[in-house]
Amino acid sequence: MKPRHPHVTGDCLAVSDILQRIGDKWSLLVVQNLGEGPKRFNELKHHIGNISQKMLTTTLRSLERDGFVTRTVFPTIPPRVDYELTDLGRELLIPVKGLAEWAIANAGRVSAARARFDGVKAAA
Amino acid sequence: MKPRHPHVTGDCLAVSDILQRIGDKWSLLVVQNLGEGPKRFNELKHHIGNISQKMLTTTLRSLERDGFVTRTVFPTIPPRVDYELTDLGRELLIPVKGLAEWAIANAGRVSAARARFDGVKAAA
DNA sequence: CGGGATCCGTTGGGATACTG
DNA sequence: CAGTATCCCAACGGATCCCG
Repeated sequence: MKPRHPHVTGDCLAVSDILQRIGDKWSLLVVQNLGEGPKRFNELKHHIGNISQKMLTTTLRSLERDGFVTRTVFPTIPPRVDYELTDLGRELLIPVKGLAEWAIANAGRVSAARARFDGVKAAA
Repeated sequence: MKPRHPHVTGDCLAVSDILQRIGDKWSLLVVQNLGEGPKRFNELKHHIGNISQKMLTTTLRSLERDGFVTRTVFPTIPPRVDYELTDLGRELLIPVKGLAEWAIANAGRVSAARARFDGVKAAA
């Protein structure tokens, strides 16, 4: 590997990768919910509200695979499964919160820009 | 990329929205490239390398709609179009960089977790 | 040169039904 | 309760052709 400038394209592939990973429809919501503490499957499902069971399962599996959450099964009847953030997951939450605050603070500017753009298009 | 509006409660709406917006396949790469300064269409296309013309156009339109980039047309022959980050776009780059640094620093831990997870699955 | 239009394979994600 | 399996539609994204 030859050394490259630190701020050039190669590195931002990892960023793009990570963003696409957590930028899907549900991952962030799940991680954010688990930020409050360990939760059970249906607890998450009910708290998020409109997520399908399939997507919750899929999302949790992906997060588990990438080392962001742990899955703990209690072999009881009825079964009980707890999901919890790993250290990696909690660390991820930090930069994500930075983006979160930006998003909350600037949501208005974005939707204003959107409305302006759509308005101009409609006027044509 | 595409406006989705799942009816969920809380501030994470905006965050999820923003993440899905810039978490698509190309937006971040484009914004990051434009972070170096204004660029022309084919200049961007060539720098990014493997993006199709359609996706570059689509991505730029979306970024323009959301107020992250400006599009300037010079009515010459042959035509020339410059794309440039707006203030909003440059501000977005700040929290994104936080995430970027995290991603670069922890890419190894993620892929290690991935390999471990897949290894366990394969061993079963 | 920049980009619209179209075709088409691939992926995301919801609904439903079934299982241990 | 916590999934798995299946079906199916809609959105994403690449390739190609065409136009000012």
